[in-house]
Amino acid sequence: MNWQKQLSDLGFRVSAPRKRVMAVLESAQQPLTPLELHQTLLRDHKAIGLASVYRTLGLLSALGIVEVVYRSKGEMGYMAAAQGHHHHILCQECQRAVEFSGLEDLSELIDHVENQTHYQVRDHLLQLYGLCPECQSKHADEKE
Amino acid sequence: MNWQKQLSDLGFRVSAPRKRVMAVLESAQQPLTPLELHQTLLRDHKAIGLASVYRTLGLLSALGIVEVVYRSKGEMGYMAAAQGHHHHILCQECQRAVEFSGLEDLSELIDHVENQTHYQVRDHLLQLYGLCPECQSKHADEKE
DNA sequence: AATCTTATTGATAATTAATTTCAATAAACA
DNA sequence: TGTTTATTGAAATTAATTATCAATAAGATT
Ligand SMILES: [Mn+2]
Ligand SMILES: [Mn+2]
Ligand SMILES: [Zn+2]
Ligand SMILES: [Zn+2]
Repeated sequence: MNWQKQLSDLGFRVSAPRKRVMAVLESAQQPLTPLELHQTLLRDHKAIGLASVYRTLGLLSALGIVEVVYRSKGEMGYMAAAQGHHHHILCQECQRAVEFSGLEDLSELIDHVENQTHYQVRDHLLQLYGLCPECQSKHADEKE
Repeated sequence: MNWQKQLSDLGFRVSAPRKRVMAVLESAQQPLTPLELHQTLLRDHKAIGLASVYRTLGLLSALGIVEVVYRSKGEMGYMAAAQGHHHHILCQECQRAVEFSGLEDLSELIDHVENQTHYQVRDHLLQLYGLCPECQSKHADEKE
């Protein structure tokens, strides 16, 4: 189900500002902060009110249509949410982020931690950081 | 090596405000925001300037003496850093957090993701969320 | 297609969080 | 005990987020 149908089925309107926010997120290669998203729309002559950027991100992330990704120094960025259980890996050099799938990913670890701590695990936050293929090449070049 | 020696070896001073910040973090059961930490010091008649709270957390986290933990709704809290490679599990009810050790924790997953995405993994962020033993009991009580 | 209803928007104000500035203070050391 | 200077506290500044409210437009109803 696409996000527009999802919105309207829940009684929310598919407004022009919401379309613009989703258009940016769907073509972005990296998580964007609300301010960056707003700047992008300005630059593309698709400006909307800054308050609407915050409102839209708030609504769409509450519905799971967009999701929060923590960037290297702790800033929260937003990305269009991919399908199914997944996590993100971010490039520390160019900030480009891609998803990787993860269903059975942590089950052993979780069992171990539940026994060790006696906490009951209900959710998790997992992100990987490193270098994307392109930035690996650049690093190799510099060392020649 | 304790944090005071670590600081002075690097030429930083072991000041009263820094001692107060560490005293709070070392006795806290949960990650605290800068504002919460400042409030705590106020309540205990150990007040220091708010700017000093920010400055101290900035310095000590840059040195690895304190560390950032993401709380449930995305706020960043600070905790005294434990020794060695570890992660945290947080209670979604009472916010209490404990460490669990993790050295070999993600090696398989990381191999898999490196092959799948061609990213080179250099770091990771992992936190678990759930219910601490005490809050599990309370939940069980309510359902009787 | 015109009209109605009301969710949503944009502009601005208000709030909250974080950083900067700088004279006064107090750690560390001789 | 005196000297040096990193650090502090208070206030000002900047940045980020939220609230307010009249104007607008999305979607439903004729
Ligand atoms: Mn997972
Ligand atoms: Mn680990
Ligand atoms: Zn890259
Ligand atoms: Zn608990």
